Amino acid sequence: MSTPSTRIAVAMSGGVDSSVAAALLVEQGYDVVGLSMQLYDQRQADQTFGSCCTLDDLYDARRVAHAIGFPHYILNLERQFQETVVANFVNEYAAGRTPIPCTHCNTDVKFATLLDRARGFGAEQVATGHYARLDRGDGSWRLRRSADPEKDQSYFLFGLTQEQLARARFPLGDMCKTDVRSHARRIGLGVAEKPDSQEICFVPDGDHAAFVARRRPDSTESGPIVDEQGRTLGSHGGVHRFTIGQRKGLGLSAAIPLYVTQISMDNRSVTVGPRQALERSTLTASDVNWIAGPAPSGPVRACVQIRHRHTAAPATVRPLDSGRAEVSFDTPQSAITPGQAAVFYDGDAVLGGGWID
RNA sequence: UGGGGCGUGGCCAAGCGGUAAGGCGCGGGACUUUGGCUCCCGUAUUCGGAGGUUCGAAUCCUCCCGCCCCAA
Repeated sequence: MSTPSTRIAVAMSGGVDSSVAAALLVEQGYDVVGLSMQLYDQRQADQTFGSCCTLDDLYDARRVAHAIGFPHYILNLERQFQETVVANFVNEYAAGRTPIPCTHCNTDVKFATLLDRARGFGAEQVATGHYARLDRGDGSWRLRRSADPEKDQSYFLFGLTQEQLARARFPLGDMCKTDVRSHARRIGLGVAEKPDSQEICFVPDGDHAAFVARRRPDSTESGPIVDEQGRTLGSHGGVHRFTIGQRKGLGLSAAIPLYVTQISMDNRSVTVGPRQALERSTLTASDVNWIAGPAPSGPVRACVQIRHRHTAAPATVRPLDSGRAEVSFDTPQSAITPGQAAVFYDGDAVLGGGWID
């Protein structure tokens, strides 16, 4: 176990959360080292950068470190970020699925490469500004929801392994966002009022379709928009522009709102239908990570969350072969989307999760 | 050139004498460490055109233009 004076690395994005996380650890007596990730080639036009880890954000992180008084280093993780997060993002959309870059960033960059690099700075542990809690269960680490239900980010962390959890720290897990901001104000951090990050950090203007099209021109191949009866209602400019449950941007006018109910790569068709047509009771997930230990031998009851900001719904989770699982909800859920994560909870503890097929 | 019906914003569509509903779409905002959803706000000084009746017309009358259907 770590004790004060232990060296710990803090992943600093330049925002309030990670800044306060670092401040809290310093206050607790830890030997803090701030690490920021450079994820894009900063020499290119500034317009191409998004809302996280920009040059300004790196400077903000540096300022906080100086103000509080601990060393701060910038790590170039551009290649890893491109190869894992960005590549996955683009390929998923091109395949008609809807990715969650944040989860991959956590599991493939922050708690992978960054964690390894931290060792080079003499730190065995990495803390982040995530709103989630971690505690030592009986023989394993338990990932739990944050005390602030509004800010909980455990959904994005379901992919972490026991090894990663053992070296992770989430100093903000017991705090509310308002507490974090007021703490930042109290100690005079310049980032106290900085807006929360939102949208995909590496997509400049939120136009992810254009971002995907630029890297995968093949994704813009057209296809038909059909209704539930198979009638063609129009055509579209690429499956990467759609996700299940989408209403806006179909370019169709109808008596009732129409939603994307299915995306088929066979003929690149996008099926639309009324809202009720989005309801499904079952899903299967792949690459399931049973975070607390081995997969259960049989069906387990759990509350399953199928997207960020979705209220986890009661279900039965049945482990299948090859790291897959089947989820049967007690009541139908709307817009179960391939590529999103299905995360299983037992109360506020994460049991595991996988990627929706 | 016999009969009937219809023309309202990008689309669909209410209104049938009292001063332009609503839905879709679109734009903006809120929400949000993913996308989507959701919510809020906005979106026709004007009803195919020209006259006329009326205190007042998209609504009544006349003519014209354009569509559609049935019969030839």
